[in-house]
Amino acid sequence: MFSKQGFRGSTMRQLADAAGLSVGNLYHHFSSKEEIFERLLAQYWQRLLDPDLPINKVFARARFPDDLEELAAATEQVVEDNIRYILLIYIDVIEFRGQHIHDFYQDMAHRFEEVFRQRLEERKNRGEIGDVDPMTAVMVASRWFFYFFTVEKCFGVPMHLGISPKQAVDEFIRLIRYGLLPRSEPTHPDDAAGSVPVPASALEARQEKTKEKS
Amino acid sequence: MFSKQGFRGSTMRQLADAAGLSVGNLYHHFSSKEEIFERLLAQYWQRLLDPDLPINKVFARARFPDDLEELAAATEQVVEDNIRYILLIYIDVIEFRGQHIHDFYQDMAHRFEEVFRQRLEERKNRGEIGDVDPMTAVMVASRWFFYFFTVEKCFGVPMHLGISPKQAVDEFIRLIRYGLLPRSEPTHPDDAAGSVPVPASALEARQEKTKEKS
DNA sequence: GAAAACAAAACAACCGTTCGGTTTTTTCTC
DNA sequence: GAGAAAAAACCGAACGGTTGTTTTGTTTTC
Repeated sequence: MFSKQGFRGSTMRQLADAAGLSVGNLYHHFSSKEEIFERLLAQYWQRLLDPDLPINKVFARARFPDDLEELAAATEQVVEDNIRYILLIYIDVIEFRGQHIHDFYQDMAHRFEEVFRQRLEERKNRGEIGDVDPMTAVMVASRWFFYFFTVEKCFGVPMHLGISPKQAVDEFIRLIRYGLLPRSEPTHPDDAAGSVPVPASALEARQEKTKEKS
Repeated sequence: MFSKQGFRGSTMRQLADAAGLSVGNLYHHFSSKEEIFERLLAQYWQRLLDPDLPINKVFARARFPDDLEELAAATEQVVEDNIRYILLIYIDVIEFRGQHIHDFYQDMAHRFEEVFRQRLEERKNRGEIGDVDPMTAVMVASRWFFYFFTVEKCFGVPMHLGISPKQAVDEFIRLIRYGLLPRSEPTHPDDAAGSVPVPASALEARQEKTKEKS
């Protein structure tokens, strides 16, 4: 109810009705309306920290960036399964000035450190990673997946980049793996297009879509 | 007031007081509370579409991905200058199910198409861009900058990636330009670190920070 | 002198919370 | 294991205050 009407937009009477309780009884279980909200946020936290959650298994394996596809899929599922909880975050930002979520964001960077720092430094030293900071990369990628699916599924704006989620995710993964700049020397201008294992399929698909519209 | 208390959390009496008007007069100028909200969103739209806005000049030049630093700086300024307007977006998501922002998100992809498609295709054909779709890349980069600064400045969670905004932006730019995977063949493990023009400065800075804490 | 701008009171509905009381469940005693 | 006592669960009315909006009227502007 909060996720659909906001905190102040939801009334104790509505909450009581939806729960099949009386208002008086609701106050027997919760000391105030705000406590209900806080308990819901706490529930969400607990869900996110569950070690059995697929996304946490992906993190625990720390195979980044090899398992970016798995990370994307696991993130999509987390967002899908927690649409209403995720919206509480934005309620907190708006109606409580983000006071409830502040700690979580602070913790996030630390937890990424613990899980990924050592492993990624090893890979970097082994020359398996280029001239970028892999710690930033893993946070950027994780957060991007999360935000992308949040806009798609929670904000009610599917296809907000103009392409399918699968296409967007695939292109994003390719982007952060290989980068925008060409890997081979920019040689003969005509040669570049067909010389790569994966041609610009996304580009072509987009062209067709544009043509249909015009 | 909406951006700090939400829509339903702000009352017509508060709005009237803040505006130095009476409630009756406020209803003379606006037919309802929701119309005030809609007008504010419309104001924000208009601001964003102003051709003189630095970010729109960056877009108009369409130099992506050469001008990523300018894009980041211009985006930071847009967010900084529109903190309260941006929060209205999230109010719309929560309290109006995103009905007011839906159209804008739809338009966004189209506008990117118009500005960037031709130019980026040319560059791609000239071999100046690698095996990724530059159209997706420009949208990913733009949206990432915007979201990053929104969390930093609007959600009240500065340094939410554990590093300074400048560091985060620089690393992100390097990431999408060069990609995570090494550009030269993964040769002698010890050789890789020092063989590049820009050493892993961000990585080292982060290490120091971690040491301080422990 | 008409139109726009403004103000204050009034309206009906609703808000979060409390209170007095009843019903159900649990716990303890024998 | 029956029965009393304590605890927890539950209900609906009531309280004081606030809500968005309307009404009625006055003042200012053109």
